[in-house]
Amino acid sequence: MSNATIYDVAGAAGVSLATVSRVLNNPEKVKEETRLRVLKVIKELGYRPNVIARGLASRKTTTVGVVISDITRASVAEMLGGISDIAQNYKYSIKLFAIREDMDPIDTLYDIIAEQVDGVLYLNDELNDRLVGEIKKTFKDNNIPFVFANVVSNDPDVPTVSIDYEKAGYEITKLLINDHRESIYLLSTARKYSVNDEKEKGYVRAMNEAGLEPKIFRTSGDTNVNRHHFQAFFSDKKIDAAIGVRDSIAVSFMNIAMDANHTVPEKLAVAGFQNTKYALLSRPNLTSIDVPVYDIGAVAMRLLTKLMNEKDVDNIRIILPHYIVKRQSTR
Amino acid sequence: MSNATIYDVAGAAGVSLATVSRVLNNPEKVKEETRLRVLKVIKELGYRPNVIARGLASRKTTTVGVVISDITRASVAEMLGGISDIAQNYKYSIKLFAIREDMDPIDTLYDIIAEQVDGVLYLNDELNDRLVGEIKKTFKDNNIPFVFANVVSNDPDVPTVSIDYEKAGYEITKLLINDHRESIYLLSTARKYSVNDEKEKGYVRAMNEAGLEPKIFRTSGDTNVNRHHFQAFFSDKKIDAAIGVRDSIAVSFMNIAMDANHTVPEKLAVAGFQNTKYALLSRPNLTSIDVPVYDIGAVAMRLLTKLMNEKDVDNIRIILPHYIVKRQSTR
DNA sequence: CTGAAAGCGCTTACAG
DNA sequence: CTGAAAGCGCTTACAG
Repeated sequence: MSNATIYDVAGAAGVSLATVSRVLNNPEKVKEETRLRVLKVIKELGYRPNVIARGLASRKTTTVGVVISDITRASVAEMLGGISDIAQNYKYSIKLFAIREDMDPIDTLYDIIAEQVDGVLYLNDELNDRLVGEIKKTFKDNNIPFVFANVVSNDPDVPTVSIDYEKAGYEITKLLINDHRESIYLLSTARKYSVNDEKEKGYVRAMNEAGLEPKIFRTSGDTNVNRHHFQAFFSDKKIDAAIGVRDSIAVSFMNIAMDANHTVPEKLAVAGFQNTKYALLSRPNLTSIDVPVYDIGAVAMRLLTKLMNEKDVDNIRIILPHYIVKRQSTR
Repeated sequence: MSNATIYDVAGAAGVSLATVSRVLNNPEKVKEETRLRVLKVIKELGYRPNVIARGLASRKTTTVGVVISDITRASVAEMLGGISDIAQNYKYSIKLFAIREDMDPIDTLYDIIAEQVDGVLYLNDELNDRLVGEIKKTFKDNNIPFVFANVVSNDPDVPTVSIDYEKAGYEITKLLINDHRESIYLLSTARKYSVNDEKEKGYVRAMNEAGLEPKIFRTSGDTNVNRHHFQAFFSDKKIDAAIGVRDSIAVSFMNIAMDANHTVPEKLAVAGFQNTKYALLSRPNLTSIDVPVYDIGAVAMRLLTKLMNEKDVDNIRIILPHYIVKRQSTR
């Protein structure tokens, strides 16, 4: 029942295999009577076309490659949820390619291309302009449609789906400034990449506008390492507000601050980015920028299907709306 | 450069395509001189075999299907990390199949089989015995190797990688009993499935042993719904300890308890399962059962590669060790 | 050690 | 509307 081939169906239905193929792919070209007969046999035999053979013959695999770095991050997983839901709607399968730090990102691309995917979704938000450029070139050279999800790029030729991180950084900083905070730190990552660069730009713009001195503190994404950094931090500085470029950074900072007897939000206001469950479960709840990660994934996948089907797409650079979720960690 | 085929390589190297194929798949059968020449051409042309064509000809796709339900759950994502790392070591690709509530799980299996994967990793831990049985039958009928990850089954014929959840449930309950807690609730899920059944069994065993009355409270996995349930809960009951079958349940319970002026751990001890970041970031930190999810994924993938290569596997039911991480939410 | 040929299970012009 | 045939890019017995 599972290993029925198109020949078996053709034989049982008394037609040629070409007709069976048409019933599946171009049903309007087959007389209804024939079509129904074939369909009946397909059902009886439990026939499902071998997608590998189909892929070879049609040069379309209805598979998209999804490139991720750290799947462990909640935002990545949720984006995958959006991608997966839309992919299912459009009958695409998903092949997952996890890129590790020790791998050459361009070399990996060639492996993905060898897998004959119809398109690629690139999720790594820790990219800089140079890498985005190289990746774009590789895809273009190989004529593979691609979309970057949650990546910021200035290249008008690169399909991206994202939010306006600069604006988000500006707004969250502004919220704290309006609450008369003056020594506002931005807790960013040690490693530099476009998305965080944008947040930083927005932060700096708001601070400058208010005549305040921007202070960016770079730390690791690792919760344990953070603890160490932040403790040193408190012995040094005056501070009445902090913005973490990720919720997890903000929450671990907030926890350590409270251990050091800073009251939140009275003496110290804290805010984060992404509005993950961390923000909801922390005490006090964390004010955060809601990034619609599920939607970014879903919209990116939808954009990719358009590009794969060569519909002319009017806008390949989509900015989704974000908003601030105000909670107890700020006033 | 990307669209070089095996014919191009054969032509440029002055050999037949069979030889090129051998260089790639059975290099020991090719004279060194020839092999080096072919390898050089492959490199020059940037040739990468079309995996689809290879899959059709060899009837091996070196792809495994990974079936998941809710990828959003941290444990699922981390398991995928382990799977992905090992898959890369063994040169397997991963196709992701997300099963939604509204889909027939068995019907989906046929779709996966049509994708010609060499094996399947089944991650949904919310399975009961009946479903596990049906899934097993379908795979066996179609001669597809499979492994269940983080699933509990009594069937000695079903390859599983998991921890001993019954024992874990017993141990965490025992920890609270030894702290002289008497009214210990287990906060479980409304929906019943094997993994949580095991936790419940262990909990009940420990309670009975101590002559205490087991009290199981069933709630939704949804954080918002939980709040509502738990609040009603407090107006009703006396309680001095609670165990959440997931950290997220335990943490949201703990937060709501503290809002209702229960002091943790003095008046109320709380513990969870999975030892996720929730446990680390909550205030107070949550005592939890550490489930080695990354390892479960990695070991499951390794077991699957053995089954796919038909090595005789001595043990297809692997139990990984777990341990209790004691933190501030208990004494 | 190497090549010619068949075949994997489909799709898709091309005829009719 | 339907069928015969070529072809997708490989692998793998089979000869030699």
